[in-house]
Amino acid sequence: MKGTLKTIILHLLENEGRMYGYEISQKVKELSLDRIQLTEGALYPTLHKLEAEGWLNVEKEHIGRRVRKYYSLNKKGESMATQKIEEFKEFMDTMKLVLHLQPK
Amino acid sequence: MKGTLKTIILHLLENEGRMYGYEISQKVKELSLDRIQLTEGALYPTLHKLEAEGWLNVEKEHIGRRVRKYYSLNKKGESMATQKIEEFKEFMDTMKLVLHLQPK
DNA sequence: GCACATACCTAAGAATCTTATGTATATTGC
DNA sequence: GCAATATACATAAGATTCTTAGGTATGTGC
Repeated sequence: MKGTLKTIILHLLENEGRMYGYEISQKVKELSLDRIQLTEGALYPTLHKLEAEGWLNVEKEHIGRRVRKYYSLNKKGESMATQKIEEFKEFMDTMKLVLHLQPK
Repeated sequence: MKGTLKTIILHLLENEGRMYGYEISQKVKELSLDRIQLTEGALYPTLHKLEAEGWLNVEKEHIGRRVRKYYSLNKKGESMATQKIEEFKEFMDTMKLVLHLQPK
């Protein structure tokens, strides 16, 4: 995933408002046309890290007998989402220059 | 650099024919409009790895009293260069889908 | 009831990059 | 002439991020 996992998660939360881990992995699979299969070993530690960095709110909900953890962006998280997307766009533009790819 | 260093090196060698390490770092700086500053700690180990994987030819040349190591693609390296560029394009397309970016 | 999907989690190891350091020669500015 | 900078190679410690592999448990479809 080349270091873009945080960017993806922040963007999805910005777009959807509120998501839980498993839901994020399914959404990424769907949006990427099955090309990105998020592994749990990457997903959950990253969510915990984003939370620890103070960018996410977490709410636990009981669905039947199971606990589901819903994540959403707080204010800091919102500005981080915007920033990460901008950084990624700039990264793509730079790579196009270096790899001599036509902007299409 | 998000895992794109090999791709960049292979592409530059494909494009320029023959380059040495320091020259590669300067070319990347130039093409990226100073946005990518390749560090030697990343560059040289990667060159050695590409060589060990059997994708590069190496020729040593004496410039004054110094030794310069010129790298070029062999056949395997040429097909790897093409493949890596294709993979990167697909990666960008996938990211555009996931991040809801307009193809421009 | 058994397979599969849902839903969370962690830990070991691999890969890649940054930072720091080392060595040495060549060139440029004053 | 000499000091600073540029050229040119290299390695090693540590950080980050990801893969692989394992663990636990509930819910659903046939």
